[in-house]
Amino acid sequence: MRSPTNPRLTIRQQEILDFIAHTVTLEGRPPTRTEICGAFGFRSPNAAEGHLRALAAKGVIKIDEGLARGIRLPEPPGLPIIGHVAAGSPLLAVGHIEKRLQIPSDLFFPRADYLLRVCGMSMRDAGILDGDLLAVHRCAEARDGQIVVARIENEITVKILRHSGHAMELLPANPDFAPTIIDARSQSLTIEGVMVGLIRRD
Amino acid sequence: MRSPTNPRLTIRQQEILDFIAHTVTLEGRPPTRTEICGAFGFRSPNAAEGHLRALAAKGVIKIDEGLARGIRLPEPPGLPIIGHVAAGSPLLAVGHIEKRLQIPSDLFFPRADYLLRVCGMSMRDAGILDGDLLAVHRCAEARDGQIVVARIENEITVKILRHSGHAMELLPANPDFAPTIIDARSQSLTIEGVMVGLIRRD
DNA sequence: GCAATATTTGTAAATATATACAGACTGATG
DNA sequence: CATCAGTCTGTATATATTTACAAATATTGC
Repeated sequence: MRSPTNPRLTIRQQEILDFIAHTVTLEGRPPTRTEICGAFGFRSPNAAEGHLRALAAKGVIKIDEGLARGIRLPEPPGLPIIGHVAAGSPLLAVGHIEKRLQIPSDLFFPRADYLLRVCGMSMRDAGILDGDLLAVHRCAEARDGQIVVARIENEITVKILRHSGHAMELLPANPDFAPTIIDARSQSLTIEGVMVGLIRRD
Repeated sequence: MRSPTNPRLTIRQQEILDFIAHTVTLEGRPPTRTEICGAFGFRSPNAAEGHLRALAAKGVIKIDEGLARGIRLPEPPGLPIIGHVAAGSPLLAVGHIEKRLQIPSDLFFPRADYLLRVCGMSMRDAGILDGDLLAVHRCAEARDGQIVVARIENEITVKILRHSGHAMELLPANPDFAPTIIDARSQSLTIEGVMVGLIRRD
């Protein structure tokens, strides 16, 4: 069905785990041992029981003993919120993760990889205000006019991208701020990702 | 707990429905009759059974007979997106629900009850652009300076609220638009809710 | 090769769960 | 007033579900 996400799981165990997740999203409840047997053609509920024990021992599910359908899947991971980024450190360093928000994967397209907390008003006229959470899709390439997360000389900034010859411009969306013009031959510019959405919480 | 979203449900039935949805999102499985009894203090599983029958008869849940925890919520939990609102009809009429977004309940505070798709640029300087989804908490009261969803003479509008004497002002956040001044004695103004957040999808 | 783990069968309980039957009380409705 | 829907108690039972015990056949690691 799918190659093991978790290298500690066997093929069969991964299949069982996939079936549980599938059942939860499709039916709104975890399967019983008997239902697992039905799905895989087992003749004994202990076939399922054994796999559940193994999955629980490896920490990928939790079993509430004595309860019908007492299988829990671990918390869906959710998107990390990246707060203040120290100069020179990688964007996704663990120290920068404030917390995680459980957002459905299909909320943004392309898929958001993280949420960046915006500082300052340089993108005000694009409707991006101080404190907003910018949904960012990681990628190294971007088209003209896209709002990008860029790293210039180890500083992280959110701007509108524009190419012009062998130079690149990073334009703010606020007349109070000046554009940044980068000569790729003398300064390092890295595109960390493109904006795919925004979340504001009052 | 909450005023009935569905006018066909009694207070008690809404509470039961809320508890079921709460259990599904929190535990990953629907509750049993006994668990419902425990949550509400009932002494007989038939108290729960009766309510489940009523909810099923009204179409808001589905019961898979003979299965443990065989309760289904046809409406996936999530916030309804309200699109174009026809003049004179209630905001949350089913016809206005474009789709639902599965958003964690603790994303906004106070809790968002629905997402309103914003039309036009009258709130541009507040970072609210055309097409944005405004997270709205239903309530009839609002303080000065809050961004509110208001109904004036059967038109829905998003503006900044300001009281002044027995008049009320609805201020746009864009100099190209004119404020609306309401005399409560001659015109009907209803606060439908206050903004608690915003979601933008590119 | 040997031990440990993985995979599956088969049988049998203990208990969790759904659900039937009977009834009491309340408030709304025609 | 009679009736009906809503709300809840109490008892009982059929079935769904978990889970223990016993064991056979692979596969894997050392």
